[in-house]
Amino acid sequence: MAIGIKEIARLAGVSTATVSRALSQPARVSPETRAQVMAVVEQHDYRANSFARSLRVRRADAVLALVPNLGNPFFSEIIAGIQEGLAPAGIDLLVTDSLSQQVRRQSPVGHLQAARADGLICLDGGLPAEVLDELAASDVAGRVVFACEWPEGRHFTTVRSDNRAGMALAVQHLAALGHRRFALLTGPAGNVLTQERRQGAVAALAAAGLSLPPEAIAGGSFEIRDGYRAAGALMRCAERPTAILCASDQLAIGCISGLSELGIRVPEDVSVVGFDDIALAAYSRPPLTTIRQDRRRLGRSAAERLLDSLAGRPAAEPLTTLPVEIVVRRSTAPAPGRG
Amino acid sequence: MAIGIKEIARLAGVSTATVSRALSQPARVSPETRAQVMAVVEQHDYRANSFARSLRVRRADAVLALVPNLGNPFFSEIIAGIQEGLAPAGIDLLVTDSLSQQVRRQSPVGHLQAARADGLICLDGGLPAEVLDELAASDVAGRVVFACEWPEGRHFTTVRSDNRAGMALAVQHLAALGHRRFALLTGPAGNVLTQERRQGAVAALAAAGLSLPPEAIAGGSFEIRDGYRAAGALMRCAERPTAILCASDQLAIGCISGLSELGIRVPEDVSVVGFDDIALAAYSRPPLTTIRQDRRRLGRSAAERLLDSLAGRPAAEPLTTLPVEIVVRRSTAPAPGRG
DNA sequence: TTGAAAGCGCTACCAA
DNA sequence: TTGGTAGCGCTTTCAA
Repeated sequence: MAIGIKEIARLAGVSTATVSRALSQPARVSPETRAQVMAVVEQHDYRANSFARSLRVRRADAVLALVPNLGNPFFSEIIAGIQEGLAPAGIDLLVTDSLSQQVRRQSPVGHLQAARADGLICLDGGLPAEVLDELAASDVAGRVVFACEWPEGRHFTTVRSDNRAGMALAVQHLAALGHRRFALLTGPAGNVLTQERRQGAVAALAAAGLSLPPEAIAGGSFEIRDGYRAAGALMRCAERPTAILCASDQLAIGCISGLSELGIRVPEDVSVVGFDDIALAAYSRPPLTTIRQDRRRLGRSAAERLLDSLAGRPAAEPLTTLPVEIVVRRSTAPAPGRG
Repeated sequence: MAIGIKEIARLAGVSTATVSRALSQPARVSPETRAQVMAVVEQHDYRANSFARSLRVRRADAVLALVPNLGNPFFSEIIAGIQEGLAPAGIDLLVTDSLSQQVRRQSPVGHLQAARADGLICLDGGLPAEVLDELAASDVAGRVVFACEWPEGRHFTTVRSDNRAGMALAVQHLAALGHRRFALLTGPAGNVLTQERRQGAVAALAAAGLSLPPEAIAGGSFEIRDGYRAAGALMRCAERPTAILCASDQLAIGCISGLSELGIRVPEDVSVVGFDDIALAAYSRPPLTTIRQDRRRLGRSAAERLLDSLAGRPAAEPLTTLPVEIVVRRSTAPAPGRG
């Protein structure tokens, strides 16, 4: 068992109160006593038991991140950002998977109720209504922020990328290259990002006097595999598209892979634009034109917002929208016949 | 503030001891009392304060995962596996970045000392010697397991993939295709995986009567970028290799990208084999032949080993080596001139 | 089967 | 500036 404060106090010849103060409010202890205490502390490598401390101060100094799927590499950069935002404040990061939580029928609110975490950063916009109701309860709502995704029709503090603007950027780039027949590879049905990005695409298309026929919409997840599968469906359209907007880089890479199996060249025959700018995007063949969203910053902002909120300084505006930019690489080219 | 055990006891008309028992040892409470207590518990959605509990039972019910770089998607699958191994036992997962830890000069042992975590799963084999010494201390060593990477010359419990066998598989596959001139793209200098995989390659090459000239070794990290850069260097070898073994899929994808810039075709001119089998490997152009290591299982095993060890049943053998397999896709082909 | 009460290790109040 | 001490919320012994 590790050494305790009583033993440190005994060895330093002071009271436990003084040891505690020497550690957390050094200014309130005379320099000599402090030195004396610190010597013993360092000698024994003493660290205050965090549970006793948390119990007393009623603070966990930990935050829980609820991730839809921990195994999905898309989230790793966001998690790194969260950690980056938390670390300076000395706050620990707990992570859990909303899939496994649901299997075990545990609410993430349990962690807050058990005082195990001070706050919650939720990367899953698709939580069941019961859970959202719990999260919206007055004593909890101030301790949760959504990042990346968010639940619709609710009013949680949220940090997100400008998904609509991103799609608009993609449409404008493609339209400028002379493309007129567009297709869209969407994410999972019901996902907010799917909706935002679709609406962004439709609006930007309309602004360019273009439209998106229903048969030119495919997808159904953000995964590579679905991009691969959808490629075939899209190419069977009566009016074959020359430009494909994808709701994720994974979809785009899968789609290009599928197109290539069909003997269709990117970007000569068809242009493809991704979304996210994952690390591999620059090195896929061809290097992917995509919409970059700063996932690390997304995580960092979410952490900072949560910390502010926990410290009693909630932001005036519950919604933070981070800018995105288009990164033009080589998966897009002038529309065929307009080279 | 959340409701406490005293209030529940009062409302249920029993003592706090009975509430506690009803919750954690239901068999030791009469059915009527239990029902009575549970009714109040559910009505108020009561959850025992985890700190008070941990303080009393001297157990955190949490484990810390120390990851070299949380933002690296390679680790996400391992983390998912850890979580998967921990969840059935109701153990929480804390994550931290060894980079940021080092910047802040905090030892991960601090979490154990502060009783904040019961154990540590370390994915970083390159920790500084001081930290390793701390981890090797008798009261700590039984609570740490290394996964994926491990520190050399130490005797920690470790779960890893069979890196040497993996490279041997790659060499055998390529040799069978008639390749005689090999190159190797290695990971970071000093990394165990770099060494194991290099040794595996050299040994398997030797067994086939082949060797690896020093100029045919390049790399220096597991990152895509370095694969891309190394492609040029490798192609400048006097004896240009026809087969490139890569220590990671990222290196392989970067390398193929670099080769393609140079007008070198994969697999017609050069065959490339990766290592890991990341999700994108199957969809890169060309689909990557690679060595699959089961990262999720790696994480799960590590979690299970740690849990066993914490429960006082340490495994007899400190080293667990998981099998790997080769996945042949289309980045490898018969050596040129042997079609 | 149940309750009273000690005490886990710490912080913060109050008094000296 | 320092020490004594109550008490954070829970579990667990001991006795009834």
